[in-house]
Amino acid sequence: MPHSVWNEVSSPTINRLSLYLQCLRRLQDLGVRKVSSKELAQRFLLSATQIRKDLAQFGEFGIRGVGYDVDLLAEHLTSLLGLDRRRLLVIVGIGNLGSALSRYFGFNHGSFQVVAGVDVDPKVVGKKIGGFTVRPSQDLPAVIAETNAEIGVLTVPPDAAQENYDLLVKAGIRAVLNFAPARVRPVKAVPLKDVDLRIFLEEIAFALR
Amino acid sequence: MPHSVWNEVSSPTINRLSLYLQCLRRLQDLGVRKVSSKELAQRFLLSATQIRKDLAQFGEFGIRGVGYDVDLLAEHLTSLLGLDRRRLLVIVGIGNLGSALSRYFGFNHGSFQVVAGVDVDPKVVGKKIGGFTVRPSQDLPAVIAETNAEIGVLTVPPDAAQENYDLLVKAGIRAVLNFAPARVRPVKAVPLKDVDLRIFLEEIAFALR
DNA sequence: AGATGTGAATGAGTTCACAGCT
DNA sequence: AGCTGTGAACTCATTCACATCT
Repeated sequence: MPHSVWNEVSSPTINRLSLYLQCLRRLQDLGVRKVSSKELAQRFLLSATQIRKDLAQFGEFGIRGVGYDVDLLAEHLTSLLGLDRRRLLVIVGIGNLGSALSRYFGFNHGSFQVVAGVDVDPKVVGKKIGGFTVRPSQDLPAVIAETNAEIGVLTVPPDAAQENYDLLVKAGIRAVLNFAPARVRPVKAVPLKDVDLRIFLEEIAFALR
Repeated sequence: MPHSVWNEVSSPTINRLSLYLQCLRRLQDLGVRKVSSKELAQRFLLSATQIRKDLAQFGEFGIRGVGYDVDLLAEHLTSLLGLDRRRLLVIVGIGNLGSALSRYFGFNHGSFQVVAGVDVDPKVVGKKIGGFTVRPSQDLPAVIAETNAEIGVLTVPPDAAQENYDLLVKAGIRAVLNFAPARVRPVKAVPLKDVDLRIFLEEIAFALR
């Protein structure tokens, strides 16, 4: 059987894999060593068939009649998601959100580490946040070159989003997570993921309407 | 023609409506008064047919042969999304993320306002953040009763998520936005939206794998 | 017996193509 | 002439049902 890892995997599927991994880690903490798709589903409000279908894209990780080995599956998912090696992040824009994310990220079982932050505001430059000192935006290329950061996190005002994405690309970043509430025109070689927090709030507001 | 507003609207559609509104506001700032679905799409990297399909669920807002009146459509979308009246928020858990969100939200053209925050940690209780003073978690029911907050924002550690959701429900909250990386079993009357920031990071990591 | 892995069926969401209005 | 609004076609995602393996 093929299971060619380049079937192109959809974004909802990847997100669910992350979720499964989260659940498995919870089970590990509880000392559970074996789990069936049904148990997983019931315990964490998931769909058993979907779990199996999602996993099936990448191989056969289970034992028929038994279920999955928790540790083994967690390990598989970790490597599958690319979480088995550390990713370094730069935060661009150290406002409220930027500084909060600097502290919040970096606790994902060691997969992510914020190694740098830049800002245009001279009042912010020089501030120490978590493990780094904020540097001026014009140093961005140097900062990326020095740290080998792979992922840029955009937490700048909307008008500055495109411009800073472009700067990140030019400086050799490999992927960007955009928290600015603005559409950014991406370059195909540098994946861009938009995360507009206001949109989540508005979805909730809609439900109350 | 029906256009019954209770066709049940999908989450991706609602999210796109938010996006359209964001784009229209940008056009308003630029003084643009008329726009076609094609122009909107090109300018903001959207799909023209999808814009029309999405809007069609709620009525006929455009003029054939001409396009849409920017102000009028923005107004329609605002009321459609329920952003024409102010929603009050309580933040549960004033850690890094909680305090950042307290400051970050509340700037959505005045639609949202954070009116309170609670935390279990006595070192945090009493701190002033933006427009409120942090109160102890046990006061949650009183806080909600006093402020009439409708939306609860969960920024507590994963183990505390379910428990705090339940407390919010019992205290009469109408909807919950959950930032804790944990699955919460929702009550059907109180909509729950999960926003796990780590999952976005992991999706990006996957792209680099 | 019991759970996985998977083709087939269903359902949701998007795009096409054009009729209908201004 | 040009753009909206929309049924029909299509693509993508989820669920069902069962053959397959331990």
